[in-house]
Amino acid sequence: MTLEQPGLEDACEAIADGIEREALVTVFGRCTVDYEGRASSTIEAGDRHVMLKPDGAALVHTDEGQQPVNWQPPGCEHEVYCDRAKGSETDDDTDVDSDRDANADALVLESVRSTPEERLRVRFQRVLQVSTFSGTDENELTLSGTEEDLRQRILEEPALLEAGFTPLATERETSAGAVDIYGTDAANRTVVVELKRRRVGPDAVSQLRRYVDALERDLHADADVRGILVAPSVTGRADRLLVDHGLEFVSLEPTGE
Amino acid sequence: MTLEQPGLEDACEAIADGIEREALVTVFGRCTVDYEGRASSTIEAGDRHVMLKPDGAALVHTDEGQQPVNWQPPGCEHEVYCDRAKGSETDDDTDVDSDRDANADALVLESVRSTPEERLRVRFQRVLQVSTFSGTDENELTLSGTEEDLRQRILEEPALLEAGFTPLATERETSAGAVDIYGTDAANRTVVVELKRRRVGPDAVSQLRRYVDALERDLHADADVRGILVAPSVTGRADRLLVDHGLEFVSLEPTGE
DNA sequence: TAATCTATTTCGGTA
DNA sequence: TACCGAAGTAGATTA
Repeated sequence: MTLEQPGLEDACEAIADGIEREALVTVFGRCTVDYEGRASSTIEAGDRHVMLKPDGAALVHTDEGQQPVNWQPPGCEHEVYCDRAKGSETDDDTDVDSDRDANADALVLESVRSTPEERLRVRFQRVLQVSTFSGTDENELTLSGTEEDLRQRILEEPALLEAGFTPLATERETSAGAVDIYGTDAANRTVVVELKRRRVGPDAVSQLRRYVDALERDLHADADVRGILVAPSVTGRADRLLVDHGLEFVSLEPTGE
Repeated sequence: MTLEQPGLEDACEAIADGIEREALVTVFGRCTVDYEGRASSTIEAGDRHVMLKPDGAALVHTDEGQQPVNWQPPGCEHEVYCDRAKGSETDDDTDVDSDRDANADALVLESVRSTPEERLRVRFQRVLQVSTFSGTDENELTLSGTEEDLRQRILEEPALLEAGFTPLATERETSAGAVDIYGTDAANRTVVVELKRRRVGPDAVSQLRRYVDALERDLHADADVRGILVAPSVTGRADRLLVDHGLEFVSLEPTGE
């Protein structure tokens, strides 16, 4: 269902109907956007594409960028209404510019949620298109090349890490959090493995260091714990950090070949 | 410009025209999606909303979630064409199901880029709507409540950190990276401040630790360096890490009151 | 609900 | 271009 160049009142009705029917609703037109919540933001008038999803998500897209300029996560309540600007609060119609929208100065979309309390408000002064879409989408995405794939690769062929490595557990809990792979080497020393699907920086090294520290403390044994970072590659600074902290690196990609 | 329930050939033409005109193009219909690049993914047929932006970004949205199920970043080249399924490669038209799209079994959108090499392909078996939007959007977002606001707050009133604190530099370079705020305390000891706009976990503590370590080494003085984490709050594990590493915490929000 | 960590993170800044 | 860190990160998982 699509309206082109609708009056604000008609647009309002179509949007309200779409929200009611749990459709995916899109609105394109000239609008301002205000956000208040975890932070706060405003943007002055421009032509933008707004999408309201039945799960409560809201997206405001400009013609640039992969990310929306404003948004609201799933779980919001969407609301739509027509509004009069200040100074035209009376009912008598002195506005001669418009015929069917004599009383509406703006179409407002609001998406609100709590925890955290936040609100997105889109105020349209002109609507060029309203559409509502009802469809079915049963299928889910299958994705490969993830960190999970890298883990499977090592579990199936532990020698990829090093000869004699024996995985004992995944997601093993320590006082610093869960370790990706926990095992022993050929000399029966404890090994902590941290996996990253792509080239890593200093943060991943620090993360591995936290796990090694925690495990050495948890085991309260004086036997040292080896920490091995597994990733396709490391940055220069990360490499230096690895050396400083006595950690090791094995180059491996999530998918073979 | 909007087409409802167009034939695949007409849809193709409208989309090609929209891309050519540097418009924002949306397509809603039943499609499969394949991605190959940094990772790889497929999703079987479903009704989805596809947006092609003139800057090269592509977004595939289902009716759920804030994030697109598939996407491509800005900088891609968009391409659109009609395709025949395997087994109907001949030119003679034996397909009686469709009238105007006798030769087209699918409408394909491809968005490709290099560095890294990756490709998104959306194959529509049915198109319910095609729209192209041309608008203007001159204005930019103004955002407050960021880490930068927190920094300004402290620079304007250093006593918020602690009495006697004197900021000397922001973004001061160390061998481990740039420190948010660098200064001295009332006793003239070096102070490293790491800022976070929201509640922090262990990663922020490790980050601060890297800077303190680096600075102690860079200054090659035996005088110790104080590290202060500034954020609204810390998690329990982060708090323990702070203590373990001899670091301090000051509770402060990006915006006052 | 809170905490933790991954992500095809994206995005901006800088060397 | 690579590196580094912020983000209203979102999303998934687990306690």
